[in-house]
Amino acid sequence: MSTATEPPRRADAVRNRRLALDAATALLTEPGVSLTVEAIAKKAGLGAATVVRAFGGKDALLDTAVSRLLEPVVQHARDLLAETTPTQALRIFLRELIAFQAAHYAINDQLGGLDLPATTALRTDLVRAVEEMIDGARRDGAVRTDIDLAIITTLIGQTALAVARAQPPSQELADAYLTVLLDGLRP
Amino acid sequence: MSTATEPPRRADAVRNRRLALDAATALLTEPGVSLTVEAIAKKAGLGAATVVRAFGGKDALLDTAVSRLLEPVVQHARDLLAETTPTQALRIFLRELIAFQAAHYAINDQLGGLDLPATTALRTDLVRAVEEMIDGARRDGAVRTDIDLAIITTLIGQTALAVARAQPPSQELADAYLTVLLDGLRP
DNA sequence: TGACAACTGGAATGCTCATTTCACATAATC
DNA sequence: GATTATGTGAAATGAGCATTCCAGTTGTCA
Repeated sequence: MSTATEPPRRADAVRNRRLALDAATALLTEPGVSLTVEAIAKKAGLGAATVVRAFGGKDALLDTAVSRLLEPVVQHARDLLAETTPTQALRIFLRELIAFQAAHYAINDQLGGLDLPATTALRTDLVRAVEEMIDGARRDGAVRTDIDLAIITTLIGQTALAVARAQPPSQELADAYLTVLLDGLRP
Repeated sequence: MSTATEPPRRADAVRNRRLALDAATALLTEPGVSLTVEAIAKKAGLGAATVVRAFGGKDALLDTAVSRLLEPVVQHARDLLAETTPTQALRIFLRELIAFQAAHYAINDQLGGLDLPATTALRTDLVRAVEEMIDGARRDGAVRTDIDLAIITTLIGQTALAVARAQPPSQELADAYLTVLLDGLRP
């Protein structure tokens, strides 16, 4: 095994790690922020060096923060698939996905050039779940079959992203997107 | 009048101005470039200082470059409104808009924090033209009336942008977007 | 309580950029 | 062809940023 005997961490290091993560998460939901290490450090009440060290770099910190936010969303997608019909799951989940993106649009706005492996993996899981929903909804005759599956998931993902990009992201806009998208996806 | 008697420009300055503009325009259509002054200068075969001076700053240069690209698109929207029915104009123009965004997606990817007044003005003109199309298409019974006009234009704009953001922007994806969007917009 | 390894944060470093400077080059005008 | 205002670009400047250094602080454990 490669489980290195990790040296025990000091209590303040553990606490600061949590403070840094909380601050980064909070900033992800705030529009118009710069999402710099300095800003995260100030929000957390720490020095910039401490924030960087806590996770081994800015990328790793944000990867963790975004993953924490994304994980329950992915889990809910899986739960919906188990609990209800694919068509119903698709409808419910799309609404949730759009709301999520609208609430955390800094996720898409500020994370351009960063390397976020955990987040990428979760996104893949999410796409897979949505594909399953669409596949089932097609069998139920609720979604058109003349457009490639991968194209539809891209379309859904980009649409949710598009809502988040609008200034400001409004509920009315989100509802309109959802309506047009779902109507447009019918056979 | 405030037409200051502008001093005549030297021939090489005029030529370099054009070279800088051409280089910037060319880079706007290339995916994955950094769109730095250095990159534009290299493409133009000029020094960075010359590129900056030619338009009084990077922002002004890119504003001019993007405007040049956008202007015929806006003009075509107006022409379509004059030449054909709003419904037909909407269908034709949406296709063109999506193609344009797909071909020049650096426009949306790299111009985040810049101040581009001329481009913004053209975008407003474009939105106005699309609003007119939708308004007419509604009267023809071709577009649903249960969603606010401004919401629909935002939706269209963001959709075109969404296609451009896909990697890589494909014709298949563009067609799918157009199909779903138009079907979803029907009454 | 003392000793020491772990941790902290202000300052220094090292990048990427746009922009400015200035010694040199060159169009324009005679 | 000589003069001169205008233009050029390599190098300097400065701003914003993540990351690292290190002298000083603080948990931890005996």
